[in-house]
Amino acid sequence: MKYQAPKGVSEYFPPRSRAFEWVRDTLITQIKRSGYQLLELPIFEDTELFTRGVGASTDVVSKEMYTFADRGGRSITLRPEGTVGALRCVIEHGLDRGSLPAKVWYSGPFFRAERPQAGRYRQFYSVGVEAVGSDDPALDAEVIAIAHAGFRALGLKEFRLEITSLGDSQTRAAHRFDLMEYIDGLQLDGATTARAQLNPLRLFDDKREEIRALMAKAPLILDYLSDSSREHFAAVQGYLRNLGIEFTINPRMVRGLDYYTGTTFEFIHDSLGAQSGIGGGGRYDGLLEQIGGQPLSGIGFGLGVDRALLAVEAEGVLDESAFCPDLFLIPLGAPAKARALMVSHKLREHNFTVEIAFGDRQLKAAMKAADKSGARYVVIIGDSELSSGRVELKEMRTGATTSVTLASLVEALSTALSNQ
RNA sequence: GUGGGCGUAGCUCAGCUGGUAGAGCAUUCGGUUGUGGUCCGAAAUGUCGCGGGUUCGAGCCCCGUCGUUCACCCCA
Repeated sequence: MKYQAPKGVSEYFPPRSRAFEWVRDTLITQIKRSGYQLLELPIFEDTELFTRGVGASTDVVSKEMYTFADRGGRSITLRPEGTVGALRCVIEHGLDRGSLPAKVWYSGPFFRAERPQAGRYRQFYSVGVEAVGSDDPALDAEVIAIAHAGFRALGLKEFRLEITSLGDSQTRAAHRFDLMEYIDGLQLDGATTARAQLNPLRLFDDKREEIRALMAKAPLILDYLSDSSREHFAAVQGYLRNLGIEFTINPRMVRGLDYYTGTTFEFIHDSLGAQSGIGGGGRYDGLLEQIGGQPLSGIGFGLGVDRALLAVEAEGVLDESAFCPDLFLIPLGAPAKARALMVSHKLREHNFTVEIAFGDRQLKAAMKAADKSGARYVVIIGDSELSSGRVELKEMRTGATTSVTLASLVEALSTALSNQ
């Protein structure tokens, strides 16, 4: 095999691509129901946008970006995440100067130069939302509820929601000071110390038991929340309870991007291996200003389409029949083929999904193809059907047939499908 | 970037202590006239990842390399 896809990319092809499409579109449908509007964004941006927005000290920026010089010598980076690009667009086109909050969504590929692993790809797909210009805790609850509704709409049951609050900048500074002091008192190896210096919160996320034990008594940011942050977080929790959305508070939650403040959340699915996060997000108080916008707060999330698909497959909740054609047409002979094309054209105008058997194959082979397509009904058109104007509408599951006229096929199929 | 597993037909894999490749599924055709699913029969498909080495002889042993996968790191 001479060519293959670049290392670690997720690509989708039949039959799995239809499940991928369904997962993505289902998530998007939930988002649109809350009035979020589409942002169709570039997948590359000026490198500086990410270094300033995401934070130069993050792993994502420091070692996982696909960065290159374009022909004009500009430093360009394939987007490793969606929020800063979306906010750049919001700011550039003044959406933050209209009615607030500005609510937008986007979807597409993202790129990180990581070592591939189960559920982790160098090109992966997300759908995300951003709501800019309101610090109402009800907005936090709505954003979380949208993601929750999306996963429920996929039929998922075995996922968890974890939330926490990272507080405001004063909260974070005070906590960081004490946390650093605590960590300084620990015996850590060089690499771990270096990680701690970059972002001390990272140690909360360490998978090694000995580190977990050492961190068990570390100061937690929730204990440092300012009054306003605590009230905000309490309000968010209250709204979520009212909505019947279950969650646990994880005071040790760590996000990989530096811009999060206040409410922060993650959706976790436990049957996906090491990469268990299927979505996450949070509030970002200084980010807009950081990349040249107004001092407005915002909140958003990113949902992993690849991982959501893996979760759907792990739970076995995919309904394959939803993707199958309504009707499979089998023409026998040249005149029948011409007629079949016309019939299929008309049926498709009435929103039916119709396939035709191509290639002059024998009836038996065509029937096998119809069976494999999963079509609910089959119609054979041959010389006798052309002369009589009547066809047998065959239901594949039961084998039952109904005699109908070719002219009334639209109505007959409509009736048959609605009776199921 | 670090570590482990694995690279044999389109897919999943078997292949003994080295003797020039096999199964199941999938594909196509057939089991007499225009009806699928089950069953039966047949056909087609491989530079055994690549390069080197050892050997009379390598899918199997050795070295290298690439790919892939899982985990660490990190995250969707």
